[in-house]
Amino acid sequence: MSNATERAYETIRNAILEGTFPPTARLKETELVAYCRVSRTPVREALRRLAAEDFVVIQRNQGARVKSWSAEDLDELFSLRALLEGHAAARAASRISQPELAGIAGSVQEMSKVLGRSMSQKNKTTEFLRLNSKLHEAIWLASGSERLVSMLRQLVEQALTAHTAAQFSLERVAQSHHHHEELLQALSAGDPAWAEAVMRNHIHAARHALAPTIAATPDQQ
Amino acid sequence: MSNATERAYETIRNAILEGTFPPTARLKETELVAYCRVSRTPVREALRRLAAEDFVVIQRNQGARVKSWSAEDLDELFSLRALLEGHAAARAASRISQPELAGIAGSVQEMSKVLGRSMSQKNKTTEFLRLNSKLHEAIWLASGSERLVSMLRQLVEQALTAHTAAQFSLERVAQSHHHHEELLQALSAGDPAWAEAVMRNHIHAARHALAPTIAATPDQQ
DNA sequence: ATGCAAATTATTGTATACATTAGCCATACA
DNA sequence: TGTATGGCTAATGTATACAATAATTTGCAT
Repeated sequence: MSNATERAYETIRNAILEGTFPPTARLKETELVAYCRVSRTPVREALRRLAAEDFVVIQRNQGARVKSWSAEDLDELFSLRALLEGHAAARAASRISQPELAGIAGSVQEMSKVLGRSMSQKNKTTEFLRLNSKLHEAIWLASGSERLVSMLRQLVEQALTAHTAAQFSLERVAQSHHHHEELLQALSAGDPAWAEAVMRNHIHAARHALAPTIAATPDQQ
Repeated sequence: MSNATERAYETIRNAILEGTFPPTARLKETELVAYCRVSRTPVREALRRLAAEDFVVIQRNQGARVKSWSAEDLDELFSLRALLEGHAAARAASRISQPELAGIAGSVQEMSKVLGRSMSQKNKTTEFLRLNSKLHEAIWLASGSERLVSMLRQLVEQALTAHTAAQFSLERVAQSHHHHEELLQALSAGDPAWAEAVMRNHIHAARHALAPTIAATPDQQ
C-alpha cells in the first residue's frame, strides 16, 4: 500500500482500536484529512479498506461510521473462530516442524515466567496477551494455509474492536495458560483431534470470559 | 457503493469471471478507464475492493493483476469451504424453518425435472448449476449467521474465478443431485451431524471433480 | 407554535492535474 | 560483448477542483 494511504489506514485503525473513534462515530473525510495529514484520496482508500475488513460501515453519500458489534455478532464471531482455529490446530498437529514446535514451547515457557514474576496484574495480563497472540499466530502459520491465517487474523482483530481493553482476571489467565500447555502436548504428540478439541475449548472459554463486558454493550446502529 | 464505482466494479469483475481478463493479466488504470467509461478514481476504488475480495493482486507502484490460483490454493479453498459449508449445514439442520425447508425441497424437485427433460447437456448443466447455487445459498441463510454467509459467498466466487467454465459430466451432476437429496433428508430430520457429513462429502467430491481442470493450470505469479 | 417547503450549507462522489516512482532503452565504458 | 549508468517514458500515487447529493436551517403559511 502506498505511503499516504498506509498512513491514513494505520492512523484511523489505531484510533478505532484505542477507542478514540468509538463505535457508531461518524468519520467525516475532511476531519480525517486533518487528523491524518494526507489528502482526501488516500483517506477514502483507507476507509474503503477498513470497510472491507469490517472496521467501519460505509453508506452511499452518507460516509463512514465505526462499526458497532452486537452480542449476537460476537457470538457468531467466536463460533467461527472456534471452528477455524480448531481446524488450524488440527492441521498444525499433522504438519508442524521441530523449530515451530520449539517456538511454541518457548512462548509457553515465557508465559510461565511472566505469571511467576512479581508485577502488577495489569502488566502481567498485558505481557501475557502479547505472548498469547504470538502463540496463536505460530499455530496458524504451522497450519500451512495462508488463507486460513488471513481469515483468523481478521476475526481476531474484529473481536478486539468490540471490547477495547477487556480486563482479564488472574484465574482466567491461569485457565488460558493451562490450555496452552495442553495444546503444546497435543501438538507434540502430533494428535490432530486432540489439538482441535483443546483449541475449540480454549476459544469457547475465552468467549464466555468476555460475556460480562459484552452484556454492557447493547446493539446499536 | 456509488454509481461510477459500482459500474467499474461490476464491469471488471465480470470480465475476470468471464475470462476476458485472464489470470496474471495486468490491469492498467487508464485502460480500465476506457473500458468502464468512468474516471480513474472509481476505477481505483473498484480495484481496491477487488483486491480485498482476492480477485486481483495489487503491488505498490506496480498496479493490479488478475489473481491466479495454484492447485494448492484451490485445495485450501475447498478444504475451508468443506469446513464452513459443513458448519452451515449443521446449524441449518438445527434451526431451519418450514418455509425454508420447503424452498430447498422445491429446488431439489426442480433439479429432478431438469435432469429428466430432453435438452442439450450444456443447457442441462447450466440450469442445474443455477439451481445448485440457489440451494446452497438457501442453506447458508438458514444457518442464521450473516458472517458465515459472506465468507462462503466469497470462497465460492473465488472458486469460480479459478476455472471459468468448468465442464461437468452427467455422472458428476447425478452424483451431486444425489447429495442434495440426502441433504434434504438430513435437514428434514433436523440432524446436524448428518447434514454436516453430507455437505462435507458433497464439497470434497466437487473438488475432485475439478481436479483435471486444475492440473492444466500450473501456478504462476 | 407548528408543519411544510425552499434555499442554503455541508459532505460525499467524480474528474483531472500534478508528483513520484518504476521500468526500459540507449549509450558509454570495461 | 557484456554490464552499468543515466535519462526518458509510462504508469501509479496524491492533491484538489468541480458535481451531485443529503442534511440543515430558515421563512412562510396555517
